[in-house]
Amino acid sequence: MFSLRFIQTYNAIVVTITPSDSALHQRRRSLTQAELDAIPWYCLLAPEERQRAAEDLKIAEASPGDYVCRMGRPVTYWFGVVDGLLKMSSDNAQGQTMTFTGVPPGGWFGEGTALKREAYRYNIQPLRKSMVAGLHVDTFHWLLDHSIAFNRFIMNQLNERLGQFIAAREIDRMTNPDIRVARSLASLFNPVLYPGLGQVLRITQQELAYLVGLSRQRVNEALTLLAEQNVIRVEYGGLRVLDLNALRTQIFTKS
DNA sequence: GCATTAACCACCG
DNA sequence: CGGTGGTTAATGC
Repeated sequence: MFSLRFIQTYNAIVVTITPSDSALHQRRRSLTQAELDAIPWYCLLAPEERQRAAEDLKIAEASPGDYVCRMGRPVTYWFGVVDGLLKMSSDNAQGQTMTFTGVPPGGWFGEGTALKREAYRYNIQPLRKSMVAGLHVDTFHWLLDHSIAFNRFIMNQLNERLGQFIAAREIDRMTNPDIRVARSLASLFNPVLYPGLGQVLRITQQELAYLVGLSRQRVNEALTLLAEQNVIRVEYGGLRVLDLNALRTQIFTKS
């Protein structure tokens, strides 16, 4: 388990290994230059800040069933998705899981928790095998103290996410599944939160169903409708957005 | 009526 | 071969 590994290394806390931990043999490692260059905030930093960030940044593979971070655990890292797809969710007292949003490649999250140095308030789990980068919370704060550009990035990110969550509330109050799928897709293609994603997103219809909270069959029906309207194109193992604005605003009706 | 689950099969990589 | 997509039938609210 990704988060446990980090805790073990940095705080020397002995953690009992649960069965799912053994499935994750991959070592965390430093990032390649190409991976560093793909990080949206990295290129904003001054040379000495870059160096410090690069020295601290680590990357590891996470699989479905693993927890990248877990509700209630103390914050250790600020996380970013290098490849794959994660979901943000929480569990209520009845044990039901509620999924809030997906995090596609290029997305960084947990800054709110990192800022306050408190416990994670959500679970983050991969929907498929994913590569997740982590910046230690101390380095995160060091960057906040030294780089105006980094502060601006974080501010921008928080602001954008606020808009995203308000949109998510709207989505939840929509009863129409076609619009729910459209709006959820639009938020995954947010160019501020997930830059460099392009027009294609690798996501299976099953994964999308988990995120939206519908059955795969109903998601498939909605995607077919959206494709008929030339708003998206359905591709094998993913989809391409043709008209992001329509996804965000349009009302779709069956013909 | 509408969405969900279960099941089936063709196709892709 | 396993995973994914498109479809249908039965079931439930």
